[in-house]
Order: sequence, then C-alpha cells, then structure tokens
Amino acid sequence: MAKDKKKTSKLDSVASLCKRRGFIFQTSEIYGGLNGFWDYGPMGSQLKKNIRDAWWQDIVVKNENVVGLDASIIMHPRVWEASGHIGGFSDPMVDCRECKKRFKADNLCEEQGQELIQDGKKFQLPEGIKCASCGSDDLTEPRSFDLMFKTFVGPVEDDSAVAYLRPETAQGIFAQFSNVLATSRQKLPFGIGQIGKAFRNEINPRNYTFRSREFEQMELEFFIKPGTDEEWHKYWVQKRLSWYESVGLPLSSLELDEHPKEKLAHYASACTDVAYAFPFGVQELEGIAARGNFDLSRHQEFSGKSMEYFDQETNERYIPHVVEPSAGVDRIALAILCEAYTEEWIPKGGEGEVIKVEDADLGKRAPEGYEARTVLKFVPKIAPVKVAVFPLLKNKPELVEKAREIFEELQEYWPCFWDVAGAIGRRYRRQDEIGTPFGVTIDFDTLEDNTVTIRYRDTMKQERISCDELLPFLMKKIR
RNA sequence: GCGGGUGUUGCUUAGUGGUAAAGCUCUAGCCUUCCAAGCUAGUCACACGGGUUCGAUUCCCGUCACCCGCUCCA
Repeated sequence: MAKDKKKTSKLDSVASLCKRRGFIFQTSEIYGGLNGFWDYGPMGSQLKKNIRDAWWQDIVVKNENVVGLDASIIMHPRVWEASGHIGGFSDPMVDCRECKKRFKADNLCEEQGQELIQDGKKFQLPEGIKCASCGSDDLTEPRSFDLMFKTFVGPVEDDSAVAYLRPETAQGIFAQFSNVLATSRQKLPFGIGQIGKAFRNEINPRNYTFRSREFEQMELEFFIKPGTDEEWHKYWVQKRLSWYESVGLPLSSLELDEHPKEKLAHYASACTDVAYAFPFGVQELEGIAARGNFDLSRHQEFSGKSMEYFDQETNERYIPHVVEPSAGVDRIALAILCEAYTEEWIPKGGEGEVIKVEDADLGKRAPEGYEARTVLKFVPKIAPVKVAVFPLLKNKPELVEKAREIFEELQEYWPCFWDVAGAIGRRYRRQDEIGTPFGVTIDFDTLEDNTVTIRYRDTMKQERISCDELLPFLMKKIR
C-alpha cells in the first residue's frame, strides 16, 4: 500500500486520532461505510453534547427572552413550498463534455449576461452559452439535483404520501411561531432556539465530517421589530463570537465573512458568516442572517394563517422581522478538534523546553532525546472527560480503594475516567489524547495526609491539593 | 456527479498464485512510589462482489469508501 503516500495533513492526523480514541467513526463501517454519513463514538458523542449544552445554556437558558423548541424532522410538505425549498432548493447543473467541468447552470448563464430558461421542472440553456473553463459549447442539458431527502408517510408509496426530511431546522420554528408566541408570554424582541438534525442530499460530501448529508444544527430565530434589523444583526454577531471563544476557538482562528449587499437573497438585509481556518481552508461554521419577514410572510401566504404580531406599545400590527444565527454542530466539533489537536516533543528526563510540532511535521518521529506527545487541548467545559483518577499502583489495595472513593465522588458531577492499568505516565498520555484536562493521582502520602496530586494536561505540571479542596477546586476550573 | 489517486489488524509498514510478518497500541498477569520502563501470555487484517484458476489477498472486471480538483455552504 501507499508507498508514495503524500505526507499527511493535519486533517489526517486529527481523523486518525478521532478513530483511535473513539470520537468519530465512518457510519456502518462493517458494510463499507456510506458516503456523507458519520457516527460519533463515546468521546465524540460527549463532545457534541457539550457543544450543544454550551449553546443551549448561552442562547436559551441565559436569555429570558429566548425559548426553546424541538420540532419534528418530517413536516407537512407545504412547509417546503412556502420556504422555497421545493422548486428553489435544487441546483440545476451542466457538464462540459469537452473538459468535463461542471457548473451551476444559473451562475453560468448569469456570468454570460443571460438567464436560465425554466419551464416548470425543466431547465434549458439559452443560446450561445459556453463552458466557462474551455469555451466549448458542447454542454449537457441542465440537470436538477434535488437536495432534499424524500420519503413516504404511511404504507402507500404514492405521490400524495411524499414527505421530506427537513433540510434545515429553521422552518420548524417559523411554522410554530404563533403557538410559541401564544404560550410563552413573550414580547418582541424575542427568540426561539432549536437544536436538531437536518438532511441534505449533497452532491459531493467532502472534507471528513465537514459537509455531511446528515448534520446537526443549532438555530436561533430572533424576532424583532422591523427597522431594528441592523442593530440586532450586529448584536448577535458579537454575541456569537464571544461564545466561540468560550468553547475554545480563539478570535485569531476565526474569520468574519460579510456578504456584500448585491450577493444577498432578495429578502435579506445582511448576512455574516463565522468561518474557521480549517486545514483544508477557511470555511463557514455559522451564518448570521437578517432575513426580514420573508419566512413568516411566506407561511402566512401558504397557510392562510396570520403571522402578525400586535405591538401593545405602539398599537401597530405587523409581521416581525428576524435575525437568524444558524450554526452547524458537526462543523464546530471538527473545528474544536482541529484547534485542540497538538503534537509536542518533550525532552526525555524532564530537562529542557517542550517543542510544539509545526503542522508540516505532524506525525513525524521526535528527534533524538525527545519523545512525542499528542494532546487535545480542549477548554475544560468542552472536554468529553473532565477528570481521570488513578491509584499510583495497581497492586496496593489501600491505594485502589481510596482512589475509587474519590473517583465515585467526582463521577457524581462529571464524566470521569478510571484507569489502573500500566505505568502512571502511560495513563497520563492516554488521557492527553482524549483531552482530559485534569488527572488526580492517589499515592501513599494520600493515606497519610489526605492530599492528592493534581496533574494538568497542558503543562504536565503537578501540584498537591487536599482531598477536601479537590471538588470545589475542580468546580471552579471546569465551569 | 465528472476527472485523478488510494485501499493488508487500532496505527505505521512487510509480503505472497498455495489465506499473511514485524514494531507500536490494545487486553490479561507479574512487577513498578508520578509522565508511553521491564517480563510473560493473548486478541485483531488482505474494503466488498463477481470472474479466471485445482487454488486469489495477489491476475481481470465491477462496486464501495477515503483523499485531491470542479462544485458546495450549516
């Protein structure tokens, strides 16, 4: 195999660790996998839960004017007519028979000053359109790629039973706007937050878990008085940025991509992407869009039900505008993994400087006199396992018993890890690879003076702390 | 989906028309008073499906998956 294998990129190193340590697996791997679908293992599922919890806490719990929702994945098909996903969400593509390149048909036409001809579900290229790459006019007919997964509701598979897996969670919020408004006693401005799976039959899933066909979104629809769009849009961009910092993505690793006005959808007044510098390029984690009242108006039109809000202060009746921060959980998880992934060369014997391995040298052998360490530097809040507890020696029952006691106490509060196997250094390194921020070791001194060693993942420094102070100390560090 | 590349165990590699080897990891035991130590034993692989053949991991065809480019955007 792979005699001329390219040097591995950082993404390969991250993916390899994710598999080795139980973060991410290929779905149904024993059958060869399925393109665009991924499973999260013991560490990955806890990592994702921590990300969701951090979002839910920051968006729903800590804002008294934001409430939660958990809408169903399959909704009435008319929802997708109203949202524009049926008819508008499929991209007709053309292929060049000469140079084999593929283009979005409407982009290609637009670039050449023409418009794509649409006749119901059929598309046609206008005269004279040429390949943007090689200039050939030998192009295929525009073909539609429906990005929504279809299924049937009930036992009969006829056209009237067709339904769709939601391609975004947002429409569940819009469709329940009136019910939430009526039951939550909220006044404008207020928001509805939701976390859930969405599905898109992507043409080409890529970049590990980055573009998957099944993915998880965290979306807030923040409803506002028309005319306040700009200030609320700015507010949420800032608010979201500070959240990213709090989960371990520093501002220096992020980029704001403000869409120019002329590129916005006709109903939108602003859209800013939060992007992360992945190993494969700067790519979007979240889009924060000011969408006007497009969605609610459409649902009012298609359902015939009023989406208006009565403003008690001004005695006005209007359809609220909305600002939508919409984030991808899987993308954030991948960004956090990439950001946290670190290889170090540490001097044997403990003397000298630790060398942080540059991206280009990842996976290489440590130089003479050094040994390699792989560590995931998660912030404690996000780390899947918070504390690992070790008896210094396995064959000393008094150590094991005391350690077990401490482990069981800590387990009441966080996911913890119990490990008695192998030398203590080996056990520390195992925890480094899953990003456990704290190690607690019980030794013979513990039995004498009731103190334990606490070992820090990032610095490998150790200090002694009284057993009584351990819990409050960790509480403070982990929050 | 199109074009190109890749596919042997958890990882890194070896090898063969007669079903596979090594190191590390992992598991168990012994030992061990703080950073992948040592000793003993053990588990685990030729992506899948056809074809050729007495016999295929090896040759041929197809499929799948992953990576790169086109494309895409949560």
